This record gives sequence, C-alpha cells and structure tokens, in this order.
Amino acid sequence: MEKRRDVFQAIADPTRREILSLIAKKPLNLNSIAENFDMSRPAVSQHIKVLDESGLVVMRKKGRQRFCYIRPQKMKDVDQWLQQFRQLWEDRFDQLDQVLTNLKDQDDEE
Amino acid sequence: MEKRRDVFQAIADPTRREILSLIAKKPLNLNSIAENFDMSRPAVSQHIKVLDESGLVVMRKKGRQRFCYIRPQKMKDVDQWLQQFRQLWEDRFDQLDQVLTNLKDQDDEE
DNA sequence: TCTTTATGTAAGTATTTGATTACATAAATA
DNA sequence: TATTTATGTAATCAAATACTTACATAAAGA
Repeated sequence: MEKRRDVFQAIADPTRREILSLIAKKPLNLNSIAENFDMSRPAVSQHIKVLDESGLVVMRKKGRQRFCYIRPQKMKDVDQWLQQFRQLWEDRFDQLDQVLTNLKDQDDEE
Repeated sequence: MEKRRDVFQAIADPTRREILSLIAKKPLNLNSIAENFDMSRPAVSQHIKVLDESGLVVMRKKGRQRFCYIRPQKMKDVDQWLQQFRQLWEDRFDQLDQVLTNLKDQDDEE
C-alpha cells in the first residue's frame, strides 16, 4: 500500500519543483532527471518518490527504465486551493492594500 | 534584518494554510487566530512568524494587539509558478492522459 | 553467460521543523 | 499604581527532512 503525501508538502522543496518543471516539458526516466541536479542519484530518487506518493507524478516502467510523468489533475489541486485568495489579488483597491500603503511609513522592508 | 522565507515552504504546513484561509476572510490579531487551533499560542505564533517572513502576511500593531493581514500579491507568486502547468491540465487529450489511461490496467490506486 | 545500465534499498547523519513549558515585557484598565 | 491582557522569547525535544555511501537487483546487449 502506498503512503499518501500532501501535495503542498511535495512542492515545498525547490528540487522537487524543478523536477516538475523538467518533466512538464518532456517525460524523463530517473537517471535523466538526476543528471540535471548536483546531488546523488538516490537523493533525486527520493524526491521523485515523494512526488509519486503525492500523486503529482506517475511512474511507468519501460524496459529497465522508469519514466516519470506529470499528473496535471493533481497540480490543479493547488490551483483550486488558491481560488479562495484569487479575489483578493484581483481587487486592487481593497482595504488590505490601504493597510499596506499605510504600513510603508512604519515598516521599511521590500 | 528579517529572514527571507520560501513561499512554498510557508504554505506546506496545513496549520499555516488554515491561518491564511482565516485571515483571508477577516484580519485577526494573534490571540484570535490561536483560538482556532488546538495547540499552544507560541506554536501558532511561530507559524505566523513563518508566514510573515515569507511575505504572505503582514503584521500591524494596534495598541497592544498585532493584527495579521494577508498579502495577496505574494499569494499570486504561487499562482504564477502554476502557470507553466496550466496548459497541461487544460489540454484534455494530451499524451499524458493516454498514458494514465493505459496505466489503469497495471496500477490500481485511486 | 558476462557485463553494463537503470534502478532499488538500507544505514547513517546533520539539520530543520513543529511543538512544548516557563518566563519576560508592554499596553490598557481598574 | 496594580492588574490584566496581548504578545515576545528562550530552552528543550521528538520527529521529519534531505542528504550521503555502499550494496543489491533486474533488464538489455556483447
């Protein structure tokens, strides 16, 4: 039985996000993915395992290779979570922006 | 100087995502946020600190209270990262879906 | 069959995370 | 001024994370 993983936890790691970007362009086998990173193959393999367990990718055996495919449907889950905030950033003149404008006087970052 | 945090790492934790959902509806002070969770106030405070450092929220002092506001612009960063995958889930009949359909025979999950 | 290639897996480890409790401080109120 | 309220901070700790190296296995090709 496969362990279930949280999608948000899966995309938290920058290496895993890079892997997703890579295979979004073209499905790749494990070694080809590992070549793109400055870390050991087992390390990359573990990242892919996390992605697999989260449902963000699926693996498919092809001879002695295992190819990694992105699962767009699961990526959509993240998009749907964002839905609740979308209105906020589309409303340019909401209260929060005013608050942030006022804050510029007492806060100097960014 | 404030430590910079990764937005994706910030939303990785379910408690922090809940906090964001809460204050998206209405800005709240720290204690009011903590009331919604079954954990100690300092624990919630640390979560909010992470959100603050990631830029997803801003704090504003009001008397002895500190209110927590969502920063929609930063939420948009996540949305923009998703952009690269959007085409994939909008194309219903791409190669990946065919692969997934074939996979149903050798894989029994979900 | 022997070798190479692609991958799996196990053991070990440093660091980070997510929580706790205890105590400190600063603003509002009696 | 004394107390309450809202919050900050420090010390501690267990568990999870993100790696490493070493070895095992399974499929393809010489």
